[in-house]
Amino acid sequence: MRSYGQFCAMAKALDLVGDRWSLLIVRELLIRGPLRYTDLRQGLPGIATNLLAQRLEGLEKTGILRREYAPPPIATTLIDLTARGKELESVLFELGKWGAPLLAKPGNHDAFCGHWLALPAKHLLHDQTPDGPPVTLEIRSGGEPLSIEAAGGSVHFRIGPAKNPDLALSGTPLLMLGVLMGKREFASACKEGLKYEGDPNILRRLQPTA
Amino acid sequence: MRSYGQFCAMAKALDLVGDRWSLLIVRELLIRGPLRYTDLRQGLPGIATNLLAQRLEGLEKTGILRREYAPPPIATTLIDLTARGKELESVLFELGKWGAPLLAKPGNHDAFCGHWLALPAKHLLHDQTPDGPPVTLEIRSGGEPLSIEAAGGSVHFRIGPAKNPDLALSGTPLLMLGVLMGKREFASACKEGLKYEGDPNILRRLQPTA
DNA sequence: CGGCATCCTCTTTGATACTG
DNA sequence: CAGTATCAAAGAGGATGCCG
Repeated sequence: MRSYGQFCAMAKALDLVGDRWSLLIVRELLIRGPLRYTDLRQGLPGIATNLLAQRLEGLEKTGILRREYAPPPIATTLIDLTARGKELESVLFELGKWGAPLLAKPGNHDAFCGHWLALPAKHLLHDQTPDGPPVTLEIRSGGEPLSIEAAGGSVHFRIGPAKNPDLALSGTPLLMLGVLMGKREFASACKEGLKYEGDPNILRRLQPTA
Repeated sequence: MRSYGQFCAMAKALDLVGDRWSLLIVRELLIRGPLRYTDLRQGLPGIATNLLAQRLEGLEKTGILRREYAPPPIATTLIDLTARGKELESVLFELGKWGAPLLAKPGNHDAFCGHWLALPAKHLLHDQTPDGPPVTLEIRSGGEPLSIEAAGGSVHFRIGPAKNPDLALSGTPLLMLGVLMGKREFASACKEGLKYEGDPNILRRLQPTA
């Protein structure tokens, strides 16, 4: 991208991460940590492979990410954010907060990956019952499932299935999101197609109070 | 801009404000309130007029800004953010915080407008002596001067010259920014070309404590 | 297979000129 | 003042090819 040529912090930031796909690449790396090229690509449905390569080159040059060869059994290069790149998390979080209302509509033909829920969940879910026994929640909605664990007052995430989840949810992204964030009644979500196994009450332990 | 087609709040946000110039247009409107087309353009050095017109159309359609005819003596249409558009302030602020280190270098051929300091100043400056008498600071560095007033514990801004500023600063954007934010010694800034009239001590009343 | 590079088409941008 | 019109250059998207 061409520089804006303005002595302004926001313009300078956009010089580095303002072009198409750049911030979504950062999103993927924030959520899923070090990734192989091909795995990164799967979290960015719609990107052209040449464009991804081009962006990675740019983001590496500006110190936002780094590529490093990982020895066997990985035996390939992994892409990861630098410390500076990770500082973009608050930008992405604010952007997501602002964009959240736009998810109110079904968005039927949109691509979806379960792990995209991790970033909002990380900021918005809290363990409301710190003294209770640990509970595990599994979200199945698209691509890899997402495991969420609440224990001792904090919440943790992992991409992949949980061992013995206390509750497993599956359904459309829209339903899942509404139920997780407490914006939609569990019962009404079930009527609209949400499926679950386990104890729905553990949702209340995680949902934001507001 | 083409939609990313992803069911993700960040991607949806970027669908609306992710294309070139959009966030800088929002920056201008946040800082300078309702503006005429031509005045808006002056705060966006480098934008092509057809592109500005195109962006305004898009941002109006998505409910981020609004155009309204103002009766004489203005007798033209004014462009302003909607409430939804104003909510982008936190996004821009985080972006600016992230981008701030990029202003450490002179950036010699960059364009600059004094009012661009208003947004960081609004968030970072505080009145450290709420009980003191009101003081006024005038910043002259490019385009219109910026007036900053500290009184009764809060800080206010206005584009344009101050009546009787207790301190007026002029110099390069880099020096100005460093001195304002307390990252550069006043004396050393003066050696590098910062000019002032009035009482430099009032700076300490505003500078961030960190 | 993983990690790109090439080629081609289509869209977006940038620069400038012009108009009601 | 507030744009539209025009046109060249850059960038994005899609398919495919190449090489360890």
